[in-house]
Amino acid sequence: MLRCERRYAAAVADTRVERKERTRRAILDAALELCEDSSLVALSLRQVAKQVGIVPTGFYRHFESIEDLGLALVDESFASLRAMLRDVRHMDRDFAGSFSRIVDDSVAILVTHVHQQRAHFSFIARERTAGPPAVRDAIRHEIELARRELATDIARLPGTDGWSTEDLTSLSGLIVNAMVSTAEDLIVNAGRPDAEQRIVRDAGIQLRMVLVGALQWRSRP
Amino acid sequence: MLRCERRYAAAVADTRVERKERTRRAILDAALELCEDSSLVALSLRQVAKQVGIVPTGFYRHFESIEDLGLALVDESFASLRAMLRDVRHMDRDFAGSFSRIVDDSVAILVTHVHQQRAHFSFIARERTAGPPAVRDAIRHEIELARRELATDIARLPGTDGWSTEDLTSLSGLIVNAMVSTAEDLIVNAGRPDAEQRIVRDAGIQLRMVLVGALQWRSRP
DNA sequence: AAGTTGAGTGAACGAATGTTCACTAGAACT
DNA sequence: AGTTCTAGTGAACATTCGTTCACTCAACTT
Repeated sequence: MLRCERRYAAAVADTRVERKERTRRAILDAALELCEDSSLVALSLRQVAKQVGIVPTGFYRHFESIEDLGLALVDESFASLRAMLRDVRHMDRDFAGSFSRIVDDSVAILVTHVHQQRAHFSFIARERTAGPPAVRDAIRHEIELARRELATDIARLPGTDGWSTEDLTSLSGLIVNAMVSTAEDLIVNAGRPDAEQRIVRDAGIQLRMVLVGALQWRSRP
Repeated sequence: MLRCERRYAAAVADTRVERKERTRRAILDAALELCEDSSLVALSLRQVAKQVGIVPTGFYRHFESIEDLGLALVDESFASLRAMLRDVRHMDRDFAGSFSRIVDDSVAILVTHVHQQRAHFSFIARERTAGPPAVRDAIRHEIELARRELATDIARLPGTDGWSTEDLTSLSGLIVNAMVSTAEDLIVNAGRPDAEQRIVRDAGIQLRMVLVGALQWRSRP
């Protein structure tokens, strides 16, 4: 029965590499879905295989362990996150006028991306603290990169001339924290428009407050 | 062999309720330690029993499931967190003078408590996103309580007269986020004094920046 | 002193786990 | 057309898992 389904899939994508890529994707998607209500460390190779519709041993043709699969999911998830940051950055250039407008638009972009790639953002938030050690480290490293990137973005803005690098990374840490926390809230309250409205307003206030503090900031030695 | 150790323990604490409480504690400690490098959802009843030195079935005399144990650990961990908040609150009353002093002392208290109760703070940070659903919900609820409590504290401070409740909870959310994130950083980099110094400085800057923003803040309708 | 209670025991179970190995069948290459 | 390669198969393995049940024996109650 399952075999039949696969035969059909093969008919759609003839070439061998295409078929392999197809089941690889299916494994990644299955893992992403299955670990959503627990964690990677509680995910079994056999569960994934069953969900995909292959025999357990077939898993090894694509990944050598669950941890290996996890690292692939980290790459994928941070591709989504970087896509979001890119959107925010491009938006900033367009309306460099009103601060309030920038904040609202940034939050809106966050909401959109979290909705579109909920599984990826949920994966990052969860495995950042609970994943296998190698996965945790990979995620922490990626977040650190994003934070530094944001810091250099901020350094280019007017009014941050006298700032120390410490101040810059602290501010970007503050913003990244607020964003991560907002994303977590959005995920937990997915499908509840009233809660979402509250979260969005909250995120906007937080971001504005931080920016007000930053505009008044003067570095101390 | 293990039996001998237990006999000795029994000699120290004679009464039956004392003995029960003693192994209950041992179970809680063992669980706290074992799930530190994975998660509650990946923790097995038998691992815990082995670590404690009892037979697997003995577990059921104290908890009816791992999830039940998890809820007990939530209570315990948030007792530690509330103890910390109490310290911070009492400190504030003593030196109501310098803002910088308040910030530095608050961060110092955070560092002390995270060191003393590392396992508890680590547990909260980890299971908040990765634990069994019931545990996740319990933790989110407790954090929400702490956030509201902080909001009423802030409302009593001078300069927040015209603030809306939304502004108050947003600000306390900002502070709680910064504290949670700082605690996570401290835990990950435990035993590395150089990293710790950086984290403490960072947390101080973030808190000061947020407070500068808050002092300049005026509520909008 | 006799009887009750309950924390911990130990065997047993059915199910699920990761990993091995030899295999099949069909796409890809010569 | 014949050969190679490889994604997926299926049986088998040794562990580990949660849970059951009847049990012991020492601390309690009476």
